[in-house]
Order: sequence, then C-alpha cells, then structure tokens
Amino acid sequence: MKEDVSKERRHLFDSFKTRFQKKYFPFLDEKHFILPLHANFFLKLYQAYYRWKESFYNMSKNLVIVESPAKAKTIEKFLGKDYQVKSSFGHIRDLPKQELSIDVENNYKPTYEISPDKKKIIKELTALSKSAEIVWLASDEDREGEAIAWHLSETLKLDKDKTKRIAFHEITKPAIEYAIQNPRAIDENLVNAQQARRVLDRLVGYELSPVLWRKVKPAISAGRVQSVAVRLVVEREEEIRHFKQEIYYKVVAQFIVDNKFGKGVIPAELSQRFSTKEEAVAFLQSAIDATFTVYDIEKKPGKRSPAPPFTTSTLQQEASRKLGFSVSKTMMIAQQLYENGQITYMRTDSVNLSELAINAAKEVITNQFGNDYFKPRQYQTKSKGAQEAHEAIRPTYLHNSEIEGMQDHKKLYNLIWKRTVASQMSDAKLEKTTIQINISNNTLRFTAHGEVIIFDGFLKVYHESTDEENSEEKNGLLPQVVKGEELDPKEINATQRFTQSPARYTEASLVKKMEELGIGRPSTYAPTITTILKRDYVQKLLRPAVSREYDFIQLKGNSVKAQIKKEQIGAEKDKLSPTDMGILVNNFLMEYFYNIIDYNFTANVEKEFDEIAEGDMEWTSMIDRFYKPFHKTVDNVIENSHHVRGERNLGVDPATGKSVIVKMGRFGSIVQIGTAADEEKPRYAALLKNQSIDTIILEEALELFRLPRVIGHKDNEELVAAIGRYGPYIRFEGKFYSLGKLYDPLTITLEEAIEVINEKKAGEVKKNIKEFSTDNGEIKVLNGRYGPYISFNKKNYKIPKGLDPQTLILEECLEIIEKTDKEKGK
DNA sequence: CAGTGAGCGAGCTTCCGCTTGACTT
Repeated sequence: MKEDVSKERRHLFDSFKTRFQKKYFPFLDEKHFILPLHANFFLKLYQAYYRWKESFYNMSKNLVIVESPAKAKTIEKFLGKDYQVKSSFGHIRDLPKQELSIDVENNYKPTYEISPDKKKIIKELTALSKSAEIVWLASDEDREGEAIAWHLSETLKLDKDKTKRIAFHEITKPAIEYAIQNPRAIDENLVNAQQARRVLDRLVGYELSPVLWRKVKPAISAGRVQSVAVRLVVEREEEIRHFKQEIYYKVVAQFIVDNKFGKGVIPAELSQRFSTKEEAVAFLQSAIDATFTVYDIEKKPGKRSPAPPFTTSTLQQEASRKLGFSVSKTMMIAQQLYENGQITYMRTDSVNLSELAINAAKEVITNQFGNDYFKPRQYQTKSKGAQEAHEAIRPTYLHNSEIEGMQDHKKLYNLIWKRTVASQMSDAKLEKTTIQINISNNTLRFTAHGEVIIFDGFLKVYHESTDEENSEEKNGLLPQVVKGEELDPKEINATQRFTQSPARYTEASLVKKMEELGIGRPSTYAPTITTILKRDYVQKLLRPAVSREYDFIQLKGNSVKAQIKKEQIGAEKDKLSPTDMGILVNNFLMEYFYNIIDYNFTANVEKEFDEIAEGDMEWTSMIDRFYKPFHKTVDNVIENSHHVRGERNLGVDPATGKSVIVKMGRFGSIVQIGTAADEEKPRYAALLKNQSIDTIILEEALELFRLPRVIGHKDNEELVAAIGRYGPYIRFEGKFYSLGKLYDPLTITLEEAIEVINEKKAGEVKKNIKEFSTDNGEIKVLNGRYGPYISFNKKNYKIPKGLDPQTLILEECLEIIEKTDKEKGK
C-alpha cells in the first residue's frame, strides 16, 4: 500500500518536472533542479493549478446531477454542449454507522455525515456547481431520490435561485427536454417522509440488535426488513413440519378411439378420488363388466394473456426458474448489461414501458411475426408501495433480439427481450374441450380435458413459468368423438398419491413474498437475502432425494393387478430453511417485539410516510409515537428477560442415567450429556447442519457422541474420523482429509482411510505444476477442477489455448496476468 | 477451511436504501 503511494508520487513528480520545469526553467538541468524536499510543494502547486484549469475548461452553464453514471452518459448526449451531466453515485450523506446519530431527546434530530466513499465526488461537484449558472438536480422522482436532491443542495450549499429540481421517468430526448422546461423546487414533505423512513429503520435496527447481543448472541442483528424475511422462512418450515399428509387414489383411464375420424387415445380422470386402496380396487373390479359411452362433449373458447414486462422482482424469479440464477447473480449480470447500454435500469418496481419502447415493439413484432401478433398494452403495477421512478426492465434497442457477450449475459438479455416483446403481443386463443364419459354400472364419470391452441399469439415468444414443481401433464388435442359413442378402455390405473406440504422458499420466491408484503425495495432484495444467509439465520441445505413406495393398481384386459412402485422425491438444493439461530431469534422477537415483525408493520408505516409526504403529518411526531413505547419495551426486555438458549430436554442417556439436553451453544447448536452441576464435566457434541434443536430425538443425539472416532494408528499417529463444518473428515498428522460422500465416518475402516489420505497426497503433487517467485509474490501454475490455471496474488488466471502449462516460462505467465488484468479493468 | 462449549471482562458488533469507485489535460 505504502509502496503504491510513493510510486504514485514519483510518477506525478516526474510528470510535473517534465512540464513545469521545461516550460519555465528550460535553462536548468533537469536532474539538478528539484530537490526531494521541494517535491511536495511543487506537486501541490501543480495539483491546484490543474484543478483550476480543469474547472475552467469544463465550466458549463448548466450542471445536471443524476444518480447513476451510466444514466449521466446517455443524458449528456441528449442535452448537448451547454450541459454537463454528473452523477452522485446514489446517496451522498447518511447517519454515521458507529453510533445511533439521532438525538431522541431533541425532536429526533438526525446527524448526517458525508459518506466516506463520497467525499471525492462531493469535492468535485462542489467545484463544478460553483462555476455553473444553474444546477439541475435530476435524481429519481421518488422518496429516496428527493432526499438525494435535498442532501445535495445542503452539502453543496446550493443557492436556491440557481437550483432547479427536475425528474424524468424515461430517458428519451422529449422526456428530458420536457423535464428541463418544467422544473420545480425540492419537495420538503417528500424529503421528510424519507427522513422518517431512515430514522425509523435506524432506531429499530440499532436498538433491537443490542438487545439480541445481550439476550441471544453477540454481533447478530435485527431490522424491519431482514427480521420479517427470517420470520417467513421460519414459519414456512413450521408449516412443513406440522403438515399432515393425506393419501388418496387417483383413477385414470386411457380410452381407445377408433372411428371414422381416425385413431387416438383419450386420457380421462375419474370424477372421484378414493381414500382407501380397497375402494380403488373395488372400483376397478366393477369396471371389468362396465361399458363406457361418451355422455357429453363441450367446446369452449379460451385465451391466455402475456405477463407484464420485468420488474426487479419478477426478473429475479424468472431468472431463477428458467436459468437457475441466484438473485445476486441476476442483479450482477443485469448491472453489466445496463452499464453496456443494453438494457434499461435494473432496479425498478414499475411495469411501465415508454412510448418509444412500445413503438419499437410494434416494429419488431409486425416485422417478425405479422400485424396479427401486435397488441399494445399498458400494465398496472400490483405491488404494494411501488414508487415507479423508472421504466420496466427492457432492452434499450428492441431490434437487437440477441447480443454479443458471455453466455450468462446472452441468456439474461434474451429472457428480457422475450418478456418485453411478448408483453406487447396478442393473446393466445385456445379451444378447450371437455369430454364426459359415462360408466354403465356406476354413477361416477370420467372426464377428459383437451386444449388446442388456435392462435399462438405471444406464446410464440415467451411462456412464463410457475413455482409449482410437478405441474400436471399437459393437456393436448383430444381425438374427435360423438355423443353416445362407446369407448374401449385400454387400461385403467389407480395410483396412490400424497398431498404435498407447501414448498420451502427459494431466494426468488422469498423475494416475491416480500414484495407482496411491501417489504424491502428493488435495490435491497438481493442484499437482504445475503444478509440473512451471512448472519446464519437461514441456510441452503442439500437434501438428497428419498425413495417412496406407492400402490399402483391396474385393470388391463380382464384382470386387476396390484403392485408397489417406487419413486424418488424431495431432492432439494438452493431452498431456504431456518437455522436454529434463526428460529431462536425469531421466537425471541415474536415474544417481545411482535409489532416490528408483524407482516403489516411496514405497510402501516408506509401509509404514514405517505401522509408525511402529503404534508398532512409531522415526521417527528410520527416517529415519536412509534419510538416512545418501543424504547420502553427495549428497556423492559433488557431488564427482565433471560438469556435464551432454546434448551430442550430429550430424556435420559441409558448408559449413564444422565439427562440429555440440546441447546444453543456459542458456536451453534449442541447436545450435552449431564449438567454443569454434576461432578463429572458434561460431554458435548455439535448438531449436524440438517438437525434442529426442535426436532432432534434422543437416539439421533446419542449417535452424535460416536464421533470423533479413533479409527486406528499409522506410524504411531492416530487417525480420527469426525464431522466438521465442511462435512465428514479424517484427521491425521494435524492435517484434514475430506471424506466426501463416499465414506461414512462412523463405518470407515483404517484401510479405506489410509487410501483417502494417499489419494489426496498424490493429488497435491499433481496439483502443483510449477512455481516462480517474483518481487511481488509467487506465481503458481496449478491443476484445478477445471484444468490448469495460474494463481498470483490470490487471483486466478486462465491459460490461453495452445499454451502447454508444463512448459510455461515466467515471462509468459506475466504476460497472461497483465493481459487478463487489463481486460478485466475495462 | 474444518477440532471448541469454565468464567472473567476488555472492546466490538447493528439498520435500510441509493449507487459503483480506483489519481490528472
């Protein structure tokens, strides 16, 4: 770090010397002129001169400030030479994070400070605003945007007469010109609504978290948004745990059609589901002697309409379902598409498309698919608390149905393109057919549903997916039959089925739920998920599929046969479930701070923020009404509640007669045999990741004490098998060897363990291909999971095709590193 | 990158919402 600074200085110094000295002291020898002592002084002089010169040349009559630099770049193009457009990079001031920074005794006066990473940009904006004739504050037209404009005007000490507040909802020339012609003043009520929001969140977060430090665990947190997200996950898990599965028998027949219209099969389901196997068998038995006739044929037209264009939340959901992206991955890629000018802004809650976009859609759709496929639509947002400062997420140039770039970028862009185009397309027209089939010896009926697409409309481009996992098999076209026609069943099957518990949340479906509740904003969905994972309140568990048996009874020919089949169910990954810590904290908050994690809390305070924004309510009095009782509860809970450990007594250890207790320990959930009061110290063992204090049973708990297990000895050293944070492992000579899924630490033998160790040792030799040492650290050529690569300064570099890693020399490595860094840098 | 869990007591942790840096015409 220090080295960098001095290098920098050296460089600046040199560049100064060549210019300044040559210009004003050409007669002096370059080497002798400036002594090191003078360097700093001249440097400062030069810097001051440079700043002055820059501001002189860049001085525009108009300074426009927006939030995002990418936006600044596009707007600058529309506005021309007289306007200089700069970006504030979001909020510039905030409450310092070291302390509460709200004077609760003095009308909740907040103390703001310039965020450390914004000092530089503020310096620049201050200089530019001084020389500008008019400063246009063009941050977003929502609560946060208005606050940014206000913070800017305060921080830059802007003169009211030369400051104008403008906003545009879309980045098009007419919209921008219109905005310039219709400026207004900063809306102080809206600013106050934002201050109320900010102060409320700070008060809740910074008073509640310390309560948890004292009563549950240090360094954990609670907040208006994250705690509700955790609650959702905890309660879903409870629903799953308490779910009572019901069994039923579903009867499906395949009717053969062979008539003047042609041949075919009608799959039809019986109108009643049976609750026992006996009933199902009895029905199939009776069906042997029955005849089946077409009772009724009903044809109805139907339609399907496209989904609205993407918002942040719907983009995250579809990218998760269709592309398997996590919400943060989706946002990262979308950000890059945005910065490349390929899509519009990616943090939005609006489904609105600009006129420009709809016109482009018209052109694209009529060109590619024909006039019949175009239908312009404006969608209405349904989500609570939407502020709609931006457009929906769409491609900037709809004419590009594809882009150049990396795979994931292409995929996400394509998804956005399809969704946008489809949103302006015609409905799909369907014909739905229902055929009812009578049974001669029974009052029940079979029903077949068919669906034919008559006009595909938007389905040509895009099909929205759903969260339901096992969607029923698709209804296709049914063969043509006439009323009264007798049908022959090829087979009739009764299958045992099970009702399903609700599904665990994925990252994206949790975001969807939060949006429905009006909790969180487009810019915070992804970070919130990251926070609750990082705090270890929720986790993603890899759940392997389990095998389940079910009855399958078939009538074929004249005989009914019953058999037992097997299916694999319940495999899960990337699903969110609560940890014991999450459950513990949630229970604590539910007991003492229910109003904060009430699902309506955010919705209710939002209503009050709206009233503040309308000027109908004083923000400080709103905060006061909340804070007084809240703070009292905080004091009361600190004073009167006990430290919580979620303790549960499982029973008695048969070997020792001591009690077995599970509880939250310092590093996670533990089980202990005996108590601290006993003469002997209690024995401890950690719970596995997929076990929980609430559900573990005595036998499982005792099982945990079988580890760590000494498997045997080699060269007088112990081999110990155990399960750690990263799964089962073997410890030998102070080193750790992962067991993976192949071996169970409870049953692995000495021979197998030695083999695992030898394999890993052999792998390590193969892993290191070669090494070079340089002044800046070691360059290693390594064999990784995806083939050979170069590792340097904790960064990895791909080896270009055609180069043999075995024969690489230092110069080649340096070249690759330099080249890669350069490409990444841009 | 893995194992721990007595008790004492420094000094620290924490919120939500905007936005992407990075030094010279």
